[in-house]
Amino acid sequence: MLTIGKLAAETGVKVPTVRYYEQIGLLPPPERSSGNQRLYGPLARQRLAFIRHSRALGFPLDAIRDLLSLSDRPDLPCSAADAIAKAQLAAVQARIAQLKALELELQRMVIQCAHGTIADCRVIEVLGDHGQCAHDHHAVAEPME
Amino acid sequence: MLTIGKLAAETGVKVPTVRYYEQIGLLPPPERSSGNQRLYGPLARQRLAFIRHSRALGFPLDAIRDLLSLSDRPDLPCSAADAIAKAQLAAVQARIAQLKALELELQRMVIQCAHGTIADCRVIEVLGDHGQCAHDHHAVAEPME
DNA sequence: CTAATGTCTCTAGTAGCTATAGCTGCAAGA
DNA sequence: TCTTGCAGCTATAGCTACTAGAGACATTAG
Repeated sequence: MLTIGKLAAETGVKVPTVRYYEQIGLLPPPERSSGNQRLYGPLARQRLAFIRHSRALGFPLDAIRDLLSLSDRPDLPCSAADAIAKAQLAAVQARIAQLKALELELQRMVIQCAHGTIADCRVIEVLGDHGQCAHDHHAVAEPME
Repeated sequence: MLTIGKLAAETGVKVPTVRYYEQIGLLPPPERSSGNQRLYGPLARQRLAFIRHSRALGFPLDAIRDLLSLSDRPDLPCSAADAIAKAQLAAVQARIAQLKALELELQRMVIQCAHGTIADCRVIEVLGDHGQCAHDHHAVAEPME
């Protein structure tokens, strides 16, 4: 049996994150030691590794919840799991396309900057006037890192 | 003078978002009508358009705050603005690279899926075992849409 | 035995909004 | 003039996926 710290170290998930996953019901409440500390067995380790890897691939927690309940029923057809993965792939591809448009526009801005004063800086100018853009990259929003 | 609704319609920013920008100090508090409603002039419209476009290019609000205060001082050299834009470009490029790795891995998973049962589904299997992956795409996290 | 580290619960904070509740302002039609 | 209905107001809470902190207890190394 592993304490939460050992489990976290083995799976590469941080300790508070493990507790968070338990809180939102992604991980079942584990056994407790006599001193009320969480104790995890190999099944929990496996489940947490699954979550960790899915998160690394960008799946949102809701999708992971679905994938986990699917993996608990090995006899079902895997079309549902396939659909979730395909949706995630499509989301990733859409995001890449969008970011490439942003990249182009940012490159244009940066390249045109003449390194003079703000008054004639292309960066500031272009930001203030969307008409100078090549594409309708509008519809973005989403944090960077 | 524009009411907040007109301003929002003209710039493509939602009404609550305009109020939010004011609240966090990105937009100055505007004049008010006799009935306490916000009234915006052309300068505010321009400033909001600047914010909108910067957001569309993925700049975080903190960076936009810096860019705005730079644009208020046209005599300064534009190297600071240039640096912010370059940092944003680098962030976008890093994110694209990361997402491309995810895309590859997801494609491998989806292609290998034999459309049988969950028990022998490659999607579920690969998610449970990171050793089957080609790359260390670990270090991701970030919502998709 | 003591000190250091690990773990416990609970709360609040992050980014960038969005949604809701319950109120008032204002313009147009009957 | 009345009323209907949309637009606007404030304030608070919610969203994702965590992360950070406080203050108390458990466990372990020396």
